[in-house]
Amino acid sequence: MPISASDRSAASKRPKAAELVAAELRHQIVTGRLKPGDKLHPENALQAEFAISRPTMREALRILESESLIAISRGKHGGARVTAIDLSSAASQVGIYLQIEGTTLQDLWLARTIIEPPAAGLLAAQRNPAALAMLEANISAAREAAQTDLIRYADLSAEFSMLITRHCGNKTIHLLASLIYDIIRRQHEDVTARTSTKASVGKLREESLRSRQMAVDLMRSGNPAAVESFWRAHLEHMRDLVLAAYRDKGPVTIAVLNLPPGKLRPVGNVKRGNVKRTDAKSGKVTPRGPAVA
Amino acid sequence: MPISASDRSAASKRPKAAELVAAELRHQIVTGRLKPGDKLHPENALQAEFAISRPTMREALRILESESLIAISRGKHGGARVTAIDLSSAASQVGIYLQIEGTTLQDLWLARTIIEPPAAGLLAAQRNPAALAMLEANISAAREAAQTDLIRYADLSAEFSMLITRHCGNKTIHLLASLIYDIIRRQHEDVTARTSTKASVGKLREESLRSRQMAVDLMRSGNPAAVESFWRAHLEHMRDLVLAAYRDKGPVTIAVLNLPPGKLRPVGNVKRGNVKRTDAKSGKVTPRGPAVA
DNA sequence: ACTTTTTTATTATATAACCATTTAATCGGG
DNA sequence: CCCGATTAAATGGTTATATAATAAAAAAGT
Repeated sequence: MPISASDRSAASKRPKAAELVAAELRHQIVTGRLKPGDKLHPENALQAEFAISRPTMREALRILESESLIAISRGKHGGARVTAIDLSSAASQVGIYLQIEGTTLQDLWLARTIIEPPAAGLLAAQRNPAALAMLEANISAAREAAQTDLIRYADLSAEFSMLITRHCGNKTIHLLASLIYDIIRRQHEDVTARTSTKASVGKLREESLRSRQMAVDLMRSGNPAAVESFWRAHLEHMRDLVLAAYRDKGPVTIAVLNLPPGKLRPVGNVKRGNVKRTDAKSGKVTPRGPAVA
Repeated sequence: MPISASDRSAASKRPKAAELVAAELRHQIVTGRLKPGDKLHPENALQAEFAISRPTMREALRILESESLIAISRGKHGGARVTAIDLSSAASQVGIYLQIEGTTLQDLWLARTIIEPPAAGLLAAQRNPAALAMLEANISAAREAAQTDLIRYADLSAEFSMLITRHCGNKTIHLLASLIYDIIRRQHEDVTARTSTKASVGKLREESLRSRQMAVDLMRSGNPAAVESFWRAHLEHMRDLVLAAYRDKGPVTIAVLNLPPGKLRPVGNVKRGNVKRTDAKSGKVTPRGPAVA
């Protein structure tokens, strides 16, 4: 059950020029031949190097831009720059998949309670003093923010979990946890933007902070199994509380995609009026198939 | 520590037309307004609907195509069709990230041994007869293929793990496991394509098949904790064996990206030192920045 | 009548030439 | 010394035209 549909079969599909160019540049980026911050040649030069035309070159750049491998700016010394590595594109892709599959918030939280405790156990096993210090610092900052800046408190709470996975010693686990957490966070923002924030969660914050401190203490005492089970219990508790807030609405399917703000199709924006098709003689719109817009 | 670089700050970046159009179509796809198999209007019609020009429309289609949300074919009844949902794009993005981070095969396997056992435990907890039957059928087929078609045996072995996560009841876990497994598989193909296959792994296959049967038996007896720890031990054992084969080469950093075959740049590309621009009147060379090809 | 070949309409692929917009460096003048 | 207009260099976007591929329809051959 391979992931990709067109895996080994369906060869001989002539790859498109833009895809080829994008693949070549992508290869240079991931192999380190081009590093973050490096500036690519201007479009003119690139088209000459690859011997393709400008629209094709621009298609290739659009692809890489949509993967957030490059960022393009205009102006005199503008152009395409290789961006620092960034998970947003992967997170979007994963979110799209989960959304189409009708995944629920419950499902995401269950996955989190499966992944994060072993990471905490790994972290406890290594007893990295630097990592523990960062966790302590995070708790202190969060304790302070809990009474002044609740947005900052939420960010710090999120960062606490990310600190655990980041320093657990396994990059893959950290990546997967980040993907899950990013989607949970987006969903949470999306929901809280439309509903009034519930009060009387002050106790909850205190309880959560105590649990975090307890987890760090356990880590310092160096008992990975205890840390793992304690953190699992904590996460399951938090999960139940969070999901209870959504209970009345039933299973919440995630929705990660929000349309960019820029208004699309203010149609008659440019003077050229109704875009006349160059080849078709009828001005009709070809109403075949499901409507697309 | 949010995932995306440009998270809340850096607003007011004028989005490009192609991105907007792509976002609109993407939204229609993920919200089910356009379903897999649906045909989009031809380019002509789409540009008219969005009131943009052909190159811009094509940039938008390229973006969606690179996300494998649509597939474009030529010919009389060609055009863009919405594709069945597919994880290959997400897996590529994740692979790119891990590759840039210098992730090792060891790292991937450790993550697998963390995620898969809890999934086996979940599966045992529900005692879904249909799922158990599929696992049994897979074992039978693999036992047969082990003596006739080793490639098929490998595929079936991979599918066994995917069956576990697919039916464990959690879509997110299945997704994450699929991502890991896809990257491991690609890396394995990449390596085995260049090294001679080691013999005397017949015993290994037998042992692995016995373990799978044992796992299914445990699932049927309905002891999630036992299933989880048994499967963890099995995976750790297999992991050590697989990694031992790579031992001599030290930590293996993954490399997921292989260039598409189509020959690119059959022109005098290599003299990239002096790239002459097509429109600028000066024959100057733009020596700035790191070379790009 | 049925199969094979040819034609044709439709569609995407790609190129060329053009203008508009944005941005930073440069050059004057107060 | 600073500030503003100018200019150069880059991307953003459009129109127009030509080419290649492909499926369906038409024609031809048995």
